[in-house]
Amino acid sequence: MAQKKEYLSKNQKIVLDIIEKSAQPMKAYSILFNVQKKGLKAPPQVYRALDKLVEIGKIHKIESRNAFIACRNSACTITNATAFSICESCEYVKEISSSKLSKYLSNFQDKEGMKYNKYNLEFFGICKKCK
Amino acid sequence: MAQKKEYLSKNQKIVLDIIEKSAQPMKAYSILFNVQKKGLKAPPQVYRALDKLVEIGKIHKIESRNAFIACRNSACTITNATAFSICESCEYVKEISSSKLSKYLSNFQDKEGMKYNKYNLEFFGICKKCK
DNA sequence: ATTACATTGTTATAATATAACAATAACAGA
DNA sequence: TCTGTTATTGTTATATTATAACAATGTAAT
Repeated sequence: MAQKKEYLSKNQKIVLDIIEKSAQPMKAYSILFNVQKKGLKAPPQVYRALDKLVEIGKIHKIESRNAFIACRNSACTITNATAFSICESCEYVKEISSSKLSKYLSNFQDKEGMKYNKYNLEFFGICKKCK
Repeated sequence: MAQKKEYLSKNQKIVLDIIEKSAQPMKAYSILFNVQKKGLKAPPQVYRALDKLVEIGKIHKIESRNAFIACRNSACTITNATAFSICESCEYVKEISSSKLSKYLSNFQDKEGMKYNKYNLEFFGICKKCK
């Protein structure tokens, strides 16, 4: 994980830093606001870094929320098989790392027998605290 | 399915019609363009209809694409447990209706034993035609 | 007819994301 | 070192997606 970071560019590091410091998903423009003191002034600078970080699996996009969260899954070599639980009340998001689940989904075949090694799964519910 | 439609409002019917006629997901502003001849001139009219149609399960949102597709799953009483396959080359989208998969996911428990009856799963790959 | 409520129409604007292009940095091979 | 190549950055403008706010209209039960 640490060694991967060596290869990041300046802007990518800045953006990753701010996301990793946040326990919860961050929106692109919130990230932008937070990194303006570091010299990243315009959306493309942030979006480029986000794109790259998603690509290499350092962060994930929560599609239903248009937000980005750091990958905490140390075993997350598979950057393209993601699962999250989202609380619909407090918006708390947690990455699910279940090898059983990922195996099941990676091996899933549709009716035509097609397999997919890439997927994104978002579970919704009410978390313990909100219950 | 047909009886549900009786309860739709005028705008909801118009929007649903155009989406059902499309084999593939439609973007909100493409829908807007298509329904302008029917009198729906402004985004809120379309988004309101979309919200309602998603809520009652007549359509689904493809989150990773910001697009909307008609539900073809006749057994789709569970409007909040959705799975799709998406071709990353031609963007062809297909709803997956596998009772095995939906059972598996509906019964899935995370580490804290929490269950989720609502989820959205998007599989990515290259479809047969594009291979 | 009156109340209550959902739906509609409308304007404006917020929030999310990308195109396009010039400038600079990083780096491998001659 | 030079030089061509590629990645990264900075910048402006704009495209795309979505909602706030409020007035007007329709609908249906009492």
